[in-house]
Amino acid sequence: MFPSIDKHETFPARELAVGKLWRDAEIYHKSLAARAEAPPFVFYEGPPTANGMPHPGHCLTRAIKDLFPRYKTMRGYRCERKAGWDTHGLPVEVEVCKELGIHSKEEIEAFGIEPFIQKCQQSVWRYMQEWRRLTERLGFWVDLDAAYVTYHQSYVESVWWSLKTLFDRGLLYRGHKIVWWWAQGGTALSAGEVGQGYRQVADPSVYVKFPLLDDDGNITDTSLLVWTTTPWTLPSNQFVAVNRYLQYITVRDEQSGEKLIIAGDLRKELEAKTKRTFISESTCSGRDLLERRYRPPFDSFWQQRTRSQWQYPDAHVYSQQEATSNFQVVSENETYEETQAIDLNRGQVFLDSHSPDNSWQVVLGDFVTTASGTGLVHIAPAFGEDDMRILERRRSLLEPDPPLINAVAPNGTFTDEGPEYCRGRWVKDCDKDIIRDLKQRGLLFHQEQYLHDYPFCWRAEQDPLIQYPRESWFIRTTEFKDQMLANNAKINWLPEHIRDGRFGKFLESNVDWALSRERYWGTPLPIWVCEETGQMEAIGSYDELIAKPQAAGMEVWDDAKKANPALPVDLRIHKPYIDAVTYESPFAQGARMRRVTEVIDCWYDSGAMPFAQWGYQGQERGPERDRFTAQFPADFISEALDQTRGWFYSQLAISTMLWGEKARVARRETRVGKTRNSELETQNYPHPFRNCIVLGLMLGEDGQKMSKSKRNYREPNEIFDKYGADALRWYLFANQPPWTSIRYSEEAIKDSIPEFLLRLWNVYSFFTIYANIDEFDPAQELVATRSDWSLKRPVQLSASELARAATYRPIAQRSELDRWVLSELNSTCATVVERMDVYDNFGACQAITTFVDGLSNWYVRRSRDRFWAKEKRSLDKLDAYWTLYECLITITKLSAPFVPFLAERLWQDLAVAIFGGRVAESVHLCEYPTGESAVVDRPLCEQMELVRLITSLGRQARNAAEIKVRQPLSKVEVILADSTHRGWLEEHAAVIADELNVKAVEFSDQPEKFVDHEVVPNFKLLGPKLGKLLPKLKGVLAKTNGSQLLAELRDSGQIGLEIEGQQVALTADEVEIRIQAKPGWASAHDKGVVVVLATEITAELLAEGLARDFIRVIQDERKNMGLAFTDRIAIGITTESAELQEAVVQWAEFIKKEVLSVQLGFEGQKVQTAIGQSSGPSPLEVSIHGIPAKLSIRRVELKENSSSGQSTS
RNA sequence: GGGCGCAUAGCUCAGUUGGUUAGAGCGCAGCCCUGAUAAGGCUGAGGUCCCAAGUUCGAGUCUUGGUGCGCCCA
Repeated sequence: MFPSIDKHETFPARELAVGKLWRDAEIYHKSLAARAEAPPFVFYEGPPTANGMPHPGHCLTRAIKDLFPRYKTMRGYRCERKAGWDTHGLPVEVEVCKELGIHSKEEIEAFGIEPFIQKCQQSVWRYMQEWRRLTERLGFWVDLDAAYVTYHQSYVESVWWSLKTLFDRGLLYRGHKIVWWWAQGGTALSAGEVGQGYRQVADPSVYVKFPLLDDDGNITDTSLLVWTTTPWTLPSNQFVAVNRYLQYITVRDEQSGEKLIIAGDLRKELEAKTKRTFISESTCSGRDLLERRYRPPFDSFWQQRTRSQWQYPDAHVYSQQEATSNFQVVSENETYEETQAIDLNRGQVFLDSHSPDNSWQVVLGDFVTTASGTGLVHIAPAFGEDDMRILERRRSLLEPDPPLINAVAPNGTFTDEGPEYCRGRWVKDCDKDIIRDLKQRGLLFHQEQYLHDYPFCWRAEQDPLIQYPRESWFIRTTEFKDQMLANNAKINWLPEHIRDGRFGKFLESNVDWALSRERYWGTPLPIWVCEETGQMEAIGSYDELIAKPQAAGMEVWDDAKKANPALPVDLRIHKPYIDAVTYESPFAQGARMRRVTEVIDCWYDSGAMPFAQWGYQGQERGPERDRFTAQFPADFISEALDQTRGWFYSQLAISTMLWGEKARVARRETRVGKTRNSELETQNYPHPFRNCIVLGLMLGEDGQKMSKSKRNYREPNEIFDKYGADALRWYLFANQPPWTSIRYSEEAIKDSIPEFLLRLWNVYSFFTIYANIDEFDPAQELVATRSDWSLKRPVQLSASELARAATYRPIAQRSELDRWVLSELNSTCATVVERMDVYDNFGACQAITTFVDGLSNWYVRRSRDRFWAKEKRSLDKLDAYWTLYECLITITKLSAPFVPFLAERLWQDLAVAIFGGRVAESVHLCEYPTGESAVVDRPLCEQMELVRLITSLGRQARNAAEIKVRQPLSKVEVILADSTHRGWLEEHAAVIADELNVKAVEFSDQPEKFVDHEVVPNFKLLGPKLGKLLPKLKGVLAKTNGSQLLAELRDSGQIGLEIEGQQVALTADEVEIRIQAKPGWASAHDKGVVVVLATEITAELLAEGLARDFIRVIQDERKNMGLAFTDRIAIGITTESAELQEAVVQWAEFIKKEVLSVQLGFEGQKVQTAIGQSSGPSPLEVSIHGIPAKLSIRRVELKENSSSGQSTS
């Protein structure tokens, strides 16, 4: 017996029980153990941070991350799922600061770095319980107990190893990063903080002349006209940028006669703005201006230009060949073009003593546009990211490096290198004086006000932020741009456009990775500096560090640990303990090596997880290496779109640098002087991940960003309690491709229950009810008939295993309905596998939904009377049971990765409950059904499709004619445009007749009576053949009598027409015959079918209709009375209508059979005496087909066989 | 300002390589069925496929431009 179903049990309650079963029986671990020898399917968990509450967006990522591993596991792969936690970084510090009520770094240091770090470490686990609960409740199978944690010593050391590797290859360097700087507070602000402080302000906008120099360094009569909104940056001017694609013109100002170079496109605008007239002198391209030298507007740096330390007699300039081999994109690249120009000018540049430092020249910048200004942009690398990037590029091309010109101190005031009247003053206050000065010296061409958004400090609203360079450590990722692009090109991105779109574009504009952070809670940058010489070493591990000569300072940790034994040992590799460790310098006698103070960007941590999760540190053998190589690269990862610049990038960048296909030695290697003969292996692209689903953003109920304060979403826990995890999962998987942004809607989640979960549950429920009544027990059928039925290995009830039961007949011998549903089942399996193999969960779900709909609304519906048949063990009935059982078992497995709880419950009830230990303990230990192509019968499916279409049209016609299905009719006429399936349909007319409640189905011999034929061209075939004649052909065909054309086609095999004087012959393939019902009939039509109802209702038909309505009324009442399906009743009826009386008498036996009535009494007004006590206090007043009647119904106890045999005679 | 994406029914969304009647679910209206049903089914109303131009015999689909929205970056 199958377990009976508790009607009041909810889906969430069932899920909780299933969750317990998984825990108790350790199913996840068993699913891995069962695949110990199987090929791996590698999954990487992108580590979330557990110091915030999980929200619905996390449900989506975690659901997708669960779906494919479950699927692949069932497909026979071993898919380990190691959890991970991202624990470092500013968000953690901010949380702790909130808790402490402090803000600034000064306050943190006053509080004490040591207790601060300890608080950070504790804060990391604040919401761990919530994360665990969500993960488990959602059914995300992941090994939380084996999670990697980014602050753990082994993880940090792994990161150190990779950084040391990069350092030794010369890929780590110190440089300047432009940050948004709060000068008054002396700290940099994060992007989020800056974003909060934008205000609209009016700033001066000035147009300044920069005189060009001739070859001898003398000022010429032509100036570059340069635009800026930050006059205070002019004293730090270093370059002027032009766009290489723009056209520039030299113009003469009619009034003053001075010559200016501006962008051609901006000439008119500038004339209007400055009310001047320009006379064109000549034009040139941006390229032609490249390397031209000019005199900057302020002198203090300019006067230093001949200082001896800035002269480099052995300067080396890269040749074109060298440059192109270093930068593989040969064409259309700024670097390439500048290299070329430098090369051409080589002699000139370096023989000219006036600009030995390579500043004050025209350079290229594609960010230069003609949207505003002059097309020539003032570049002060100290105060802009684009500007700094130009300096970096110049440095990569020229040796020695041009210095960074900066006349502003970190406190926001001018240094002594600023103009005299500015020294010591706040830069923004100097704008006016600078403008006045320029005007006096005749360099100011035009001045105006400019309204724009500018950021202010969110803590001190009066303080504008400035962009300012801070010393920072960089990874030379730009050296790997081509390799990263090549690696990226091989990744299977879903959606595809990420590869060349968002991610590809991001890679193409790659800049060196600013690695260091001047913060506290993070992986310490493992670089120790000689206090004497400034020379540096990278350290790969704690043991390596303390093994250094005369290493000291470890006692700081030891003391702390002694004082507080609860401190996790992982902290010893963090600030401040690690900073205390110093050792003897190998570079200078008696000097010490001390660690730099910075920690690193936590994105580097997460990007290192492919190896750091195993603590791999480049070992050539051993368990770490084995685990790493066995789980590299990942087959599958998935995160939301916001990770393109985050985890997706950090993983790809680190992996490419460490294991790129062509591990190119960095150009700067020799300069760093620390060449290491790298033995790193290279890996075929792509790595470290092959397939990546980029999820869309999840929005709240109102389509806006989810926000706690707006309360525009439900907490996941509420959803779980009300609808269940399966409902949420199905909603996420089945409603849209995962990369579209999803509106998280409670209603839509709720809807996934009736749409799929409940429909499947109802089919299951139907099956168990009748299987139990009929004592159909697949386990007994199998075991009883096959004594050799294997007990050695749990079986999975595949078709071939079921086939061993004596009563399981070969599919070919079963009814068409059975063959149809099994055909659909197997083709659905094939489709689902095909879709899932390309990571298309949406397509897979659609296929499953369609099948379950067909199973419920066609197979079960059409099969009901087979299950109600009197004979318990007739072949047909057993066929029906076996067929439905096989469908249920298969769909259970098929849906297991999607709705793991429901599937498990079905498996437990349909398989484990009756087979016990003979079957797999869990559905998730089963093989995934892939579909048996031999069972797929395409023609049969097409035919069934047509039957369903015809019945649908029949109902439509009934609806239009307002004749209920209950009322039998004499016949329908079916007219087919294409007679291919007619023969088959004639054989199966009974199904149609039954569905439509008609006595006969006829395939009309006189279609002309009911329909018009229309001949339409087959556009796909005729388009290429006829071209422009096609629309005319369409017109001609539409005007011609369809029946005639059809007759011609039938007789001669083709249709001959003349169009525009051309003879055209159309074959049967080249046209499509459509039919349309003629008006005046109760009919309905689709493209190729017309169904016509005979609407005449004879007395006989009417009587049957009355009887059927009578049955309906009684069935209603049975339900009202809460009777069991097998309960027998006695009925008494009172009516004055002779018509109804006659009908009931005539159809008495039929009625009794249909409603399981043992007695049907008729005694005028004295109903109750005829059948004894009635069900209700008084007879029921009813209306049967509009005729009033009174009814009494009473449940009858049967003496024997009361629980079986659901039919009476 | 730049990059990427999106725009189809009242709402949420599908829509294959371009093929001539653009679909589903929800909601609404009407009806049916009920011996699996927190049910299910049928039918209907509801569309300028954002706008414009182009390519083509043919465009929701391809191209270009525009508009609006979202995300990322500046």
